[in-house]
Amino acid sequence: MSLISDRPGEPAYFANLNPPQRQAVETLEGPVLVLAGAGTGKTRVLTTRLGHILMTGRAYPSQVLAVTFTNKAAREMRERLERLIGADAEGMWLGTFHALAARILRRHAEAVGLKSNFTILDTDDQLRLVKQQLAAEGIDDKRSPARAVLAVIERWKDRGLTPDKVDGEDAGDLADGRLVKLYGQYQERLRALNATDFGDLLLHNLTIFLGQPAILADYQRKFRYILVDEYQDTNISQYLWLRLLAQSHKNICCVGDDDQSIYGWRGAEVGNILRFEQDFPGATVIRLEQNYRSTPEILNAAGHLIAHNAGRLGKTLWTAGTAGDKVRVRGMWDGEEEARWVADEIEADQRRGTPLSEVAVLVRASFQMREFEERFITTGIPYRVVGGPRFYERQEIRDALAYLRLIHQSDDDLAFERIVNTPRRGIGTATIQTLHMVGRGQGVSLMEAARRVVETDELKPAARKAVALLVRDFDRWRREAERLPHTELAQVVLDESGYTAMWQADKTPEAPGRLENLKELIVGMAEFETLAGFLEHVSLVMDNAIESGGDLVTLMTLHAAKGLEFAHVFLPGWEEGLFPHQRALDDNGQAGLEEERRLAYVGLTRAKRKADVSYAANRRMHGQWQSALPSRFVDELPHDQIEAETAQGMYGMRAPVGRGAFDDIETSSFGGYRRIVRPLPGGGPREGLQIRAVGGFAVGDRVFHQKFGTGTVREIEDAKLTINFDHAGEKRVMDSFVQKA
DNA sequence: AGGACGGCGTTTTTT
DNA sequence: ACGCCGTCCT
Repeated sequence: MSLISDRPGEPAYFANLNPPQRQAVETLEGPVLVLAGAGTGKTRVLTTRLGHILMTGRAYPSQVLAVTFTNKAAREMRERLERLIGADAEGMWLGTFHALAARILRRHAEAVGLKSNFTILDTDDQLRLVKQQLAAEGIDDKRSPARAVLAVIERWKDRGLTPDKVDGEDAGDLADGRLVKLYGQYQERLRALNATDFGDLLLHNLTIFLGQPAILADYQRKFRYILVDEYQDTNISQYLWLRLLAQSHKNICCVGDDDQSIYGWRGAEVGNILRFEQDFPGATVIRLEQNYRSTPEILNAAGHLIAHNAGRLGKTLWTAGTAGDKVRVRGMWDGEEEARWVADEIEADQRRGTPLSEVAVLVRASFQMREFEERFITTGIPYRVVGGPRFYERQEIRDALAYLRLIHQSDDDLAFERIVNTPRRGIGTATIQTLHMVGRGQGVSLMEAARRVVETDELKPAARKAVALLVRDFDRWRREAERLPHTELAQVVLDESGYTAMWQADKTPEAPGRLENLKELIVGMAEFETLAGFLEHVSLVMDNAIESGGDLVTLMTLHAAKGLEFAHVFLPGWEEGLFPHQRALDDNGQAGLEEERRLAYVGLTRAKRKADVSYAANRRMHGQWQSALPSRFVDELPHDQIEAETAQGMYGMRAPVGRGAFDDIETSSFGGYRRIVRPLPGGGPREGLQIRAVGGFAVGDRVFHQKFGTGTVREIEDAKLTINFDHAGEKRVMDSFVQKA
C-alpha cells in the first residue's frame, strides 16, 4: 500500500478515519485527551497518530514515548505500527509503564542506591520479605497479615509516597501503628538486596527526576511526543511520572475511557482522567463516540446503564449500523439452570453457524466458572478459560528462575532462600538461621555469609560440608555463565543442582508436567541474547504467551474481557451481592458501586451482536445455598428496550423487568444515581444500598420456601433470614423468597 | 522431614 | 464446602 493517497499531499493513512479520529491524529502540539469509547477505533487512532508523528519527521523514533499498561497492548501497538510504516518505528520507546521505568532506572540506579543489575521481585518474594519483617518486629501476623501490610505499602507506592512522605494515620490499626516504620525497613531491605518491587520502578524514577533535575531535563528534551494508552487505569505515581516528563513541551496525548475504569482496587485513579483539563491547561478534548462494534440495542442498554454513574465525563456512543436483537435478560432458579440455559443457547449458536470463538461467557468472580465448565464438559462444548495461574508463577519455574537470579546477582537473598534446600541437600532451618545471623552481623548477603561460614567451625560438619558444596557449585556456575550460552547454562544448573532429578524422582501426577514446563522455560530463553535480558523479560512480562487457536467458547472474568469483543456475550450472575459484589460496596461504598457499574458496562460493550444477561435466585456459595435478588443493574437497563424472560417456577421472584419491576419500591434520585429506599418494619431507611424486603418476619414464624419447604425462622439479619427447615436443615435465605406458612 | 490437623478465607489482576 | 497454609507432632 502506498503511503501517498489519490489526493496529493494527503497521506494514505488518513483514509478511513472519521473526523474526530482524524482530529485526534492531527492535533500533535499541546495536551490532548482522547475520550475513546468502547469500540470506537482507539487502537487505529493511537497507531496512526504515532505513524503520523514519525512520517512527517516531527521526531525520530527515539524521541517518542508511547506507554501502555500491558505487554499485550504494547505488542499490538508495535505490530500495527510496523504494518503501517514498517521499520521506521524501530528505536521508539514503546512499552509498559514498568518496562520503560525499569529501562530508565537501570541507567540511573546508583542515584537511588541500587546497582544496575537490580532484581525485580515478584509477589512471592515481597510477601516473604514482609513476613520476615513481621517476625523480626514481633508483630502478630494473624492480626496483621503480610498480605494486608503489603497491600497498604503498595497503595502508598501507587500514590507516589516514599516512607518519609507517608502520614501514619491511614495505616489503620495494622501492625500496631508501626506500619510506616515497617515500610521504611522494607525499602531498606530491598536496597540491601539490590532489588525493587513493581511500585519502586515508578517511585525511584520519581525520586531521581525530582532529586536530579538535570536527568529529568534530559528526558524532557529527549521525549518530544508522549502518548499514553488506557489513561483511566493510571495511578498517581504514573500520573506524576508522565506530568514530569511532559512538563516542558506538554505534547502529551492521553487516550482512555473513564467509563471503563475498573482497576481502582489496585490503585488506579479514575480522577486522573477526570482532572485532565485542570492538570494540563489548554488541553484539547476529543470524543470518539462513533462505535463500530455493537448493535444500537447493545449500545443503548450499555449507555442507559452507565448513565447511572455520577462521576463521569460523559459520552454517548452511537452507531451507523442497523438494528439487531434486543438485549435479553433472563431470571433463573439457580446457577445450575443458568449454566444449562447458557449451554443450550451456545448450541443454538453453533447450529446457526456462529463460530464458538465468537462466543464468550463473562463472569464477575472466577468461582462462577466451575458451573459453566461442568456444563460445557457434559454437553461437549469446547471451551477455554482465560486467566488462572500463569507460566512464570508455577513453582518449578520460580525455583529454576531463583537459581538463575542467584547466579546473575548473588545479593538476591530471596532467591537464595528459595533454593538453598531445594532439592534437599541437608541445609535445614538451623543452618539457614546461622547464615542469617552471620549475614546480618557482617552486613553481607546470604551467599557471602555462606562463603565465610564454611571457613569457620560455626556449623556442624555435615551442614558445613553441604553449604561448602552449594557455594562451590554457584561459584562454578557463575564462571560458566561467562562462557556458556544462557540456555546451556540453565540446563547445566538444573541438572547439576539435582533439581531436574528431584522432579524425576517425584511420583505425583504433576511431576511430568513440571519437567515439561522446565524444558519449555529453556526453549523460551533462547529468544533472548543474554541472561540479564531474559530475567528482565520474566519479571516484567509475566505473559501467557500461548493464544490457543481452536474454535472454542471463551470463559473468563469481566476484568479479563476488557478490550476484547465477541459476537455473542453471556453475562450471568447479575445478582445483588455478587454483581455488584458485596465487598466492593462494603469497602468502597458509592465509588465501589460505580466501579462495579463500569464493569457491567465493559461486559455489555464487549458484544457485537447479542448480549444475554441472566441472574439466578439461588446459588451455592461457600458451601451454602444463598438466595439473592436480581442485580440493581438489571433494573438500570432500559426496560422498554430489552427482552425479559423469567423461567418457570420462579415463585417469589420479582416480576420480570419491563413489566413493572421495582414498581412497588420507592425510588429517588441521589446525586445522579438511583438509591433504593424501603421502609423497614422497625425504623426508617438505613444507610447502605441494600434492597429491603417486603413484609416483616419474626423469629419463630413458620415459613414456606419453594425449594426447601417449610421451616421456622431462627434469626433475622436485615433481609437475610436463618431458617431451620424441617427437611433441608438450617439455611440462610433472603426473605423475599419465603412466605408465611 | 514429612504428614496430620486445625483454622481461615473465599472479587477482580498487571507489572 | 473446600482448599490452602501454617503449625505441631511424630
